Amino acid sequence: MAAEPEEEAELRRGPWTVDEDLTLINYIADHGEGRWNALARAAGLRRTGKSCRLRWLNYLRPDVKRGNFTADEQLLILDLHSRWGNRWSKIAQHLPGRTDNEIKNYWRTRVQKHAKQLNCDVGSATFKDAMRYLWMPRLVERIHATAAPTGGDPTIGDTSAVTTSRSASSGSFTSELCGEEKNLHVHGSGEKTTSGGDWMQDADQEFWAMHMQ
DNA sequence: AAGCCGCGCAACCGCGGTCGA
DNA sequence: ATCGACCGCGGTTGCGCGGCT
Repeated sequence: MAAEPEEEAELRRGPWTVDEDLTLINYIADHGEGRWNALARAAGLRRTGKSCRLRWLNYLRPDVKRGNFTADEQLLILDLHSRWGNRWSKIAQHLPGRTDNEIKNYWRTRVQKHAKQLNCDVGSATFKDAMRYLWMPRLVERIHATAAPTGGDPTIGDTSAVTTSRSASSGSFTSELCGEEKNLHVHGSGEKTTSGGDWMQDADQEFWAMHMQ
């Protein structure tokens, strides 16, 4: 095989540098996004268009929301995934500021982990039923408890402040749970910090495990 | 204190769809 | 109608970090 084209050989891969980030941000600020291959060349980035698009959408975009998922976001993910499966981009459209990649990672790391702990597959009917009839109602309870004025513990689990910055996009959203429509009104704003066991506390794991037997 | 291990996140890869020449 | 380039999506991988032994 002859030597590959010089341009191909010079394409960078791996983690983005601060300079590259700035270059991409500035270029998009001036020219807008889209036409990623042309954009990469015009901006002087030695990256593929794909890489630029991914970096922008998942990390650099100003409206990207960072941090752990709130209770209502978790509930929405569970709900939407039960309807659409691994249609991450479609699910992400309903979570403002969240990217498909982030949701996908969340699902793979948190949800699948817990499924594994319960010795069942996330695709199994058992897991789906348990999620729909046991876990999701519990999440709703928590959200309501959190929303209550004197609602006591404003956290999901012992480590997470259940808040949301859902803001104008939707003060509430509808979720089909257990065959009936429920409107979830979630208040709050600001930071939330969940660490690891956010979507299922130890107590819940016991609760669930009992029902799974 | 050091090494190991698991987790979470960022990025890459492959594939299918779309659109324009 | 066909072909190639590009785009977007879903799956997978690699690496850094923090916790545990």
